[in-house]
Amino acid sequence: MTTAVDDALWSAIGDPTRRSMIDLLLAGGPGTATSLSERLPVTRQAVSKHLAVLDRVGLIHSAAAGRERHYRVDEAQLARAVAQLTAVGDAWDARLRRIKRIAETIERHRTDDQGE
Amino acid sequence: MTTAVDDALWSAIGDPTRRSMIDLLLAGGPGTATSLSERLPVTRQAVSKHLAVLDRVGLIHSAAAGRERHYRVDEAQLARAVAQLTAVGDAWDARLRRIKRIAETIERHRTDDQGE
DNA sequence: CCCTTTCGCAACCTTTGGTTGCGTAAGGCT
DNA sequence: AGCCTTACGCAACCAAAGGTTGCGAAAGGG
Repeated sequence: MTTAVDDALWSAIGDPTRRSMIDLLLAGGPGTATSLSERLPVTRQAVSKHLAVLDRVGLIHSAAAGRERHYRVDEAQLARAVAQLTAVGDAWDARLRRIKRIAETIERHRTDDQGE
Repeated sequence: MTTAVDDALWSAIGDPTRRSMIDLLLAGGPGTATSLSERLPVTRQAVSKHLAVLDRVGLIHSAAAGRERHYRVDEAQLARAVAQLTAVGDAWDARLRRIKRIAETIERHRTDDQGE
């Protein structure tokens, strides 16, 4: 019932800019802070801070390459994050279905009463 | 590919306290800021602010009842939010599977080369 | 060898999640 | 009726997070 998710992962992917960054890294392969910032509505420095956050929770890894620093998604960790998204979604979905079923039951009873 | 989700909904459910609040409202039915704060590690005022946020994006609705104010989840809107969670999860999942498949293909080729 | 590029660091601003404190309206109890 | 309690809303205040600008420094390319 209670989500019991890893809050660090959640808050990492909770930010819209960070989600976009993950999208970009997944679509275009490894990239740098500069290359990502060119496709995002924020500055390189902002992207750099987000990369640091994602790195801290293990969703991405970096490697120095000359004067550039390349970042790539950690697929296993992202898979864990996706699992948590799905878990919360499924939990709420189950609750919603239960509520809807109960509501329909009550409605049916009410209709029965009116019918008699 | 790009998630294109409603950012307002996402950031509303991105906060761990707000997710817990939704959990509590789903599990226990309508509640007040005070009743929720008793089961959360934050003060009533913090809960009240979160309720305002959730109300603004339409995830909950409130009704005055004497000196209390009752909040309940808007099921349709929560269903929309769940759909967006699922959409992002599915998109990333698809990407990850593609990456994994490509990696396996490369690995197979490399092994073939070594075998000859 | 110089010029460009890419980065990291620091200062600063604004928003957001959180707190405390206080005033007020609605209910319960003699 | 009158008091005490309870639930709430508003305001001030604080810390952390997302964002910006402005630097200095190191790696590459003419």
